[in-house]
Amino acid sequence: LNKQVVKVLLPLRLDEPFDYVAPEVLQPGSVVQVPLGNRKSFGVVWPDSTPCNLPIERIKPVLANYDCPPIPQVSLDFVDWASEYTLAPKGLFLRMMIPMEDGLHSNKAIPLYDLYELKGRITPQRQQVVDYLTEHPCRSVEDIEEATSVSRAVINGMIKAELLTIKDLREEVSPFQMPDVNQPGPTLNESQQVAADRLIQRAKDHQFSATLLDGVTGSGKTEVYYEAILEALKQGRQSLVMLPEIALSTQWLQRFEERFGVKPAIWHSELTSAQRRITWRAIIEGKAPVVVGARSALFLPYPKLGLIIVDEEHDGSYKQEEQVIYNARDMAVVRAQIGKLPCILASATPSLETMINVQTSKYDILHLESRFGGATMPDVHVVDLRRAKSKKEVSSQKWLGEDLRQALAETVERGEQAMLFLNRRGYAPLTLCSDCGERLKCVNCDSWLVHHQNSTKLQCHHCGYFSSLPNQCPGCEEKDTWVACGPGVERIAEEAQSFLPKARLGILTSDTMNTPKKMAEIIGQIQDHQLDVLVGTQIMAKGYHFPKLTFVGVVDADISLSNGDLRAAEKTYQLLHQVAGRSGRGELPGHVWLQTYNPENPVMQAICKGQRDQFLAIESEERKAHGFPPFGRLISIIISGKNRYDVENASKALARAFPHNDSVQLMGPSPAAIAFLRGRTRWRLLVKSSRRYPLQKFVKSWLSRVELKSSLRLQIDVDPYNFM
DNA sequence: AGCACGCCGACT
DNA sequence: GTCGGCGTGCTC
Repeated sequence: LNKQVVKVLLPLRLDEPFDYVAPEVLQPGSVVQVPLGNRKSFGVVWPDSTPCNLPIERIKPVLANYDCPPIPQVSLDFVDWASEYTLAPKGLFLRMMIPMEDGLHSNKAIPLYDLYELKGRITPQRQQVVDYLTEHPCRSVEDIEEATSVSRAVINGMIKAELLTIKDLREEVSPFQMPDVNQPGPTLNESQQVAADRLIQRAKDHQFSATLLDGVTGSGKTEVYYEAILEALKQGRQSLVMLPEIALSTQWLQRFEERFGVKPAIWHSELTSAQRRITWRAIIEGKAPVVVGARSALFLPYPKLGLIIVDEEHDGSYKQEEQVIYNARDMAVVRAQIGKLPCILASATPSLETMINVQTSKYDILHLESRFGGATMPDVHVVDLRRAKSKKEVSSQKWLGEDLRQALAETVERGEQAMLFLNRRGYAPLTLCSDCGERLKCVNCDSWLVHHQNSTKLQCHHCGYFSSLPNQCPGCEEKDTWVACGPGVERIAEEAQSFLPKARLGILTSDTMNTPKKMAEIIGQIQDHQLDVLVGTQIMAKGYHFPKLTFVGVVDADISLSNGDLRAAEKTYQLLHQVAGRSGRGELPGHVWLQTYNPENPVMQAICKGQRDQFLAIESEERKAHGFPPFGRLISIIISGKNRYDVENASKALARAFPHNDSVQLMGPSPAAIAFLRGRTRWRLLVKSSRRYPLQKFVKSWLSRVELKSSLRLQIDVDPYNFM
């Protein structure tokens, strides 16, 4: 009877751990292998005292204990907290903490090869390997690959042909080295030094704190938080730097390496399984001193985390919208609270949430005043498209007004680089039949198909659907009647090329930069000045530094203002500020041209006068008046299914079951903003309460009272950010 | 997540 | 007749 029933949380859509029997007492956090159906899974021994009410014969045994340090208690607490807050199952958070299919077993032994027999044809490549191994016996494939100019295929071929043989095995060692903490950094200016000193103190404290590091692009935020990282390292603790996915660029990493002399551990969704295994292992063993990652890096099991930095904290990509819906920026603050450590939020355009937390003294604030290295902020010119002159210019299939065109041409002539920004992929947002007005719609979604690659392909921007443009209109059966309406980046590039025939143009969107390789290639081209004019979307707005880029033209500054989102103004401000910040980052002054039909809108005013705080104050009053976040709380519930009647009925049934409560307001049900997506009908209910009300608890108990058809899916989004 | 089970259409 | 598509439910 020395057998023990333990609770094991599995990386599945499950909120409760399963029961298993173990031959001995297992510490909470132990990573174990357990049987699951007819296969095996890993799981984590969970601290849970609920008695086991399963018949004993159904309880299976724990199979093995992985050779891996236990998941730290703070991480277990973090999963529990995150699951309760987001109403997503604990098991899914566990999967983010241990995101591996296999590779949990102890470190892989790396085979070391040596010459075995010289036979067959010794090609020049093979000779290189032979020469290398004669000089340096007993090397890994990776070593050989690095030291010779020979590819992996040659080495593998030699192993297969038994020219090489395994001589020995080497333990895999953590590739992440400790930086030299005494390496002197750049000289900081006064406001940077003040901020750095404060952050260093925070890193010494071993207590929770949240600090907003507020400074414009180029004010040296990175250099300042590097100082805090160094202090955490001196304390023997790990640092986590979170960046928006897109900002995890070679540029950022180069800068890090220049300052610290070593590479940080990197975590993002596109790591290979081997990179993932090595990095994960280094992290849980405390051998990765600095981890730089996208939002998913937050849930990794850091045993001695001492600092979290959320760079570009306002960035929308911190909000994960799939499977588990959470905001990594908010969760980072909670992780810091649970782990009793400082969290630094950095931004030039802080979110309203963060600013309100500063105003109510929940967060500390540090300002970085002047621009680093002497570069000045760009001038902003607002082009009023309502003015008769401009209006005429931008009508009839042209979107670049005279002022903007002229300034653009002058920039290119001076040998500087320019960027045209338009947040619309493709050639034209709308394509219709000039005879009958027919538009082409996606078969899976409630959205129009967008023309791509200069009129040869139609693409749905919500699902992956694409087709070619039929030469006959399916409505009136006329031929060659399609007309493109409005501009996309491809069309703007066409227009720019028409009056700048010699300029070298590049289109920079997620279509043309869809792999890290292509991305690096294009970034390189810009840096080497092989491109004069960049026409791009959002993807170009972030994180890059191009010294010769002095001109930014915003083709349509109004796009995101009008999409009915409660954060439309805030997001527009942040986006425009960021785009504007791409210009004039080197020695040369920058110029920004904003084309708008709303020049008097607070967003445009704030951008051109640099009045961020005034804008936030107006925005804050607006939200407060409506009880919207951050002054109230929202939870969005989306019901989706293939049968539209089932979806509609279920939404109404949920609304009928809504418990009357003075503190909570129900909005909806109504068809969601995208009422049909990937073949599923979608309805939405929105629940609103005051800031302090425990809304998750309320929603949980409400939903538990309604039996839903299992073919329907329920998506609960706590603190929704997008309203699609 | 996987995997089994079960229900429908279309094929040797 | 069965092969196999996917939608649904279960895993201690």
